[in-house]
Parts: sequence; C-alpha cells; structure tokens
Amino acid sequence: MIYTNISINFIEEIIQEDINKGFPKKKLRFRFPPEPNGYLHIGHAKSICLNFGLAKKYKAFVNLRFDDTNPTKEENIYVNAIKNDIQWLGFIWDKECYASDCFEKLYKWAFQFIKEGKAYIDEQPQDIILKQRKTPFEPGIDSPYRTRPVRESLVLFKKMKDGKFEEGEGVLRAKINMKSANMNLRDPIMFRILKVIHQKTKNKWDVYPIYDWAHGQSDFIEKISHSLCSLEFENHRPLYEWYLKNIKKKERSKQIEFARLNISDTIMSKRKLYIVIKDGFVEDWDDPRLSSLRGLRRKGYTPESIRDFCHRIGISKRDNVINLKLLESSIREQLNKIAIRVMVVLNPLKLVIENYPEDKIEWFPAENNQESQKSGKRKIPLSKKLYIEREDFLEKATKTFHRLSIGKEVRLKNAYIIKGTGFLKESTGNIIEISAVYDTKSQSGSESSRRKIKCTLHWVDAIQTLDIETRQYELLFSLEVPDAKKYFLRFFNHHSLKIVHGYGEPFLRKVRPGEFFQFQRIGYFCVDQKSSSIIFNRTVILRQSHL
RNA sequence: AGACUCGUGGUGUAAUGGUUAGCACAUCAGGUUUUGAUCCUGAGAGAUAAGGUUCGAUCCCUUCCGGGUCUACCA
Repeated sequence: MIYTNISINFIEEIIQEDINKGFPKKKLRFRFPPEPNGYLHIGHAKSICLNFGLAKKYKAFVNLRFDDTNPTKEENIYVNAIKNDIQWLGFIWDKECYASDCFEKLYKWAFQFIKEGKAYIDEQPQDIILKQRKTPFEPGIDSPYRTRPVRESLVLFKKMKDGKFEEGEGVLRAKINMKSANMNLRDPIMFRILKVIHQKTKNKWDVYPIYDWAHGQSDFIEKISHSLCSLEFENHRPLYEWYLKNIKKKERSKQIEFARLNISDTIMSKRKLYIVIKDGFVEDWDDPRLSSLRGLRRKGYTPESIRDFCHRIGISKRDNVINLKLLESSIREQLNKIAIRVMVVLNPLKLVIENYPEDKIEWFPAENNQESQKSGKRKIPLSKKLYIEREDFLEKATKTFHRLSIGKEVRLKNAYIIKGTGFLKESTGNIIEISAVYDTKSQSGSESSRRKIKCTLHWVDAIQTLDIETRQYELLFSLEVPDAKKYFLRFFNHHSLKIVHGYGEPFLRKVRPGEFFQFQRIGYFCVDQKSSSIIFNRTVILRQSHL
C-alpha cells in the first residue's frame, strides 16, 4: 500500500523543522533498539513502521540495535527471532549494532567523567542508596562517597572492572543533583557489577552500563539523528541530554517520545506475555491468540495488513487504546483482495435433493475470487446428498430469517435453486436431515437462474467431502483493556481456543501452509504453518450482523 | 504534594486565528450483490470549564478540571 497523505505527524514535523534549519538530510539516521529478551509484538511494529517509514521517506537508514546491557535477562535466541520478524514485516536495516559494541567506549568515557569530577564510586548497599534518593516529592540526600577524591574513584573503578569487587559492592554514579525534582538526575547509576556471562562479550566485563548511560551514547556513536522512544522515557530526556552534553561532542542525537500502542482485548506488556506463556495459558510466543508478531503471522495476518494498521493509528503523545476492530479491518481489507473463496461447512446438516438423480454428479465452475479476475476458477461437485450449515435451516422462517425453511427457496452457491420440503427429526427434537427439491432449470449461469432469490447458501457435497480441521480463536480476556489491570488473569478466557471440524470442498485437498482462504459466509482462514497436518487457523470472521 | 507531559465525535487521528472542524474504524439506515461479505449512498455523533488577548479563539495566554509518567544496581 502506498500512502500519499499530506499531513505529517509531530515527529516528522520536528525533523522537517530541523532540515529547514539546516540539518543535512543525508545525516538523518534512525534506530530500532529492541532488548533481546523476548519476541516482538505489534507494539514494536508501531515503532518499527515509524522509524523505517521515516527512513524510507527521507532516503535515510535505520540501525537495528540490540540493547544488550543486562546479561541477566537477555538471551541470544531472541536476536535471530527479532531479525526474522523485522524482515517478515518487510523492512531492511542498515547496520546491525549492539549496545555491547560500545562497552569499551562507555568505560573510557566513564573514566573521563570521574577525572572531571562528574562521577564517583559509591560503595553503599543498594537499599541505602535508594533511601537517600527519597521520593519525587522531597529532595534526596548526598551519598557520603559523593565527595571522595577523584583518585580514589579512579582506582576503585578499575578494580571493579578487574573483578575485585563482588556484585552490589559498588556502583559508578554520575554526580548531578540529589535535590533535582527529576529522580533520574539524583546521581544516577552508570555502571553496576554483574558477574555473569554476557551473550556477546562473554566474560570480558564485570561492569555493565545502565540503560541511560548506554543508550544515548550508542545513539551518538552510531550517529543517530533522531532517537524515537516511548513516553515513559520523557523523564529520562534531561539525563540523556546531560550525558551527551558532558561527553562534549558537537553533534548530538535528539530524543523524541511518542505514545506507545495499546490495543483493546489484548495484552502487550512483556511481563504479562511472559506470564501467559510460561504458565501455559497459551501455547508459546507464536500462539495465534497473542499479539506477538509471530502469533499474528500464524493467525493469518499479513505484513501489509500490519503496516497498514500502524499507518492508520497515527503517532501522537496521547495515551491511547486502539480498538481491536481497527486491526481486524486492516486484515479484512487485504484478505478480501487476495483470499481464495471456498465453501466449507462447519456445523453440517445433511440435505437430500429429492428430485436429483441417484447417481448423478455435476461439476460447477466457481470463481476463486470475484475481487480479482486473474485468480481464476475451479470446479465443485454436486450430487443428491450434501451438507449445509445447521444454522441455515429453520422449520419456520421468521421475519429476519431468509435462509432455508419449509416452502422457501434459497440458492445453493454456484449450483441450483432449491426449495425446502421436509425434515427428519429425532425424538430429542434434533433435526438430522432436510429434504428439498431443486429447480432443474436454475443452474447457475443459465438465463433462468437469474431470478431474484433472497439468500444464497454455501454447501459441500456429501460424497466428495474432505474433513477439515479449524482452530477458532476468541478473545483471551473478558476485559476490554486487560493490559491496564494488574489482576488480568482473573479475566482469562479458558475457552478461547475452539477446535472445530467440518467438511470442505475437494479443492482444499491440496493447500499449502500459509495460504489464505475465505470460507464463504464464515470468515478468513489460513493454513497453519507449524502443524504437520492441515489445520485452518481462523484469522478473523467476516463482518456480519445476522449469521 | 513536586517535576515532566497530554486533553478534538464511541475509538484513533488531522486541519485551521475567520463561512457547515476533515478522515478512518465502530454504530445506525438505505441501495447493489449467486457470500447477510465486498461495493455504493446517507445519518447520528466531537473541542472539560472559567477568564484573558483579539474585530474574531478549538487553535495564543492564565487558572481550574481530568488523564499519564517518575520514588529499579530493568529497559
């Protein structure tokens, strides 16, 4: 999809302004900085589309930067998964970077800070440091180590790096302002000791930089012009700028914050995703009920639809909750154009055409997709016995029910017009078979088939059936914004996955994983890519009011 | 309580110091249709409040009100 809208979001406005003031276009560079401790979800997609979209528009580049400053939480397996997801979304990054690429430089700069009296080693335990920091509503108090000689800090920092300290025995702190109203400026920690193996630098380091100390400097080293992040980092911007200013380089990246994506009826918080996955509420990261990119992909969402969605939601600084229906509308719009229309009956009820010859089989042509001529046609068999949906029959029609009932006519899609004549009922009241007669002159395509019939039914021949397994996914929570609630699990829907078997037309015998279909009058389905057998995952139901 | 920040229909998001505030999704109604889908048409629905600046304010300023973030050796 190509977007040619005139209006630009506030971030692009800032960029445009920078350009107007003389910032060279070719120095524009963006970055997407995931932490390799989980899979990407649609919230990340918003950021990815923003950064890569901007880059595309201005012919600039995006670095993919793994924010690997915390080896206790990060794992290498996520790196490839993240790269794979970004590629799937359709974007190509310029440089693949790691925050750990900058460790050496960060260490040196830290030394420089100490020498200039802008940082010191604090040897107090964590809880004391926290207490001294106080709360946002009262000033903090200085650490007794704040005024220790530069020389001492220098020696200590070296020792920390050389492994002479245990975890928690010391940290490097920036000397800023313990009385600042911004907690981030109350002598934030720059380096802490972590005696673990880093997934990339292995055992080279015993000290690891904190996010704030690593991020802006990585931006600087990579020459990122505009560093876009979510709103919760607004309070970090003064620190971001303080660090950069004190490194004393002229060109600095600019941090701009925007509101992260929230979607109704789903969870996006990493913590919550971990819980439902680890505790077995869902299968894995690629469970189609999740809003992870892998989950959405498996459910049948296309990269185009996700990009389209990210474009539709816009960029601003307001907290927002986007209705899930907007996402669904994006995928419907695309699937409507590309999905092959087929007939599948999911809740079968047998129908016998009384006046149809016993051994006759006819094959009718059916369009694969009337939205696109080039998708071609296929043939569908019909014999005396077939299946229709149980919901498509009512003994006696009501005012709003114009499907099959006794004495009423409906059309069998691509075949004949039939009229209901009777039905067989069990003693329990359960209808087990319907009988009908067909209008022999009403074959689809013929002149006499053009009569106006109120309803067209999908159906599947009873002899030539193919067993179909579908997975239908419902909302995971009975709560509009589960992400906003701490006790979201109380609202977990334990029946969110329904395995439904049905009958499909023979055409479906040779489907391939990942192919998209529209089961007519039911919904869009996609062939599961993980399962060894053929399983149709329901992507989204059709927009409908009565069925 | 403090700092920072946000406030446009139900939900998102635009434009604008000046005739009827646009678009999308959602909702409702009608039309087309061999999918109650798609497609087409239409309708309802919006600036928290009070001051000020101005000939004129949704837009600029002040105050109020309401929401969010911040008290990690996470990111």
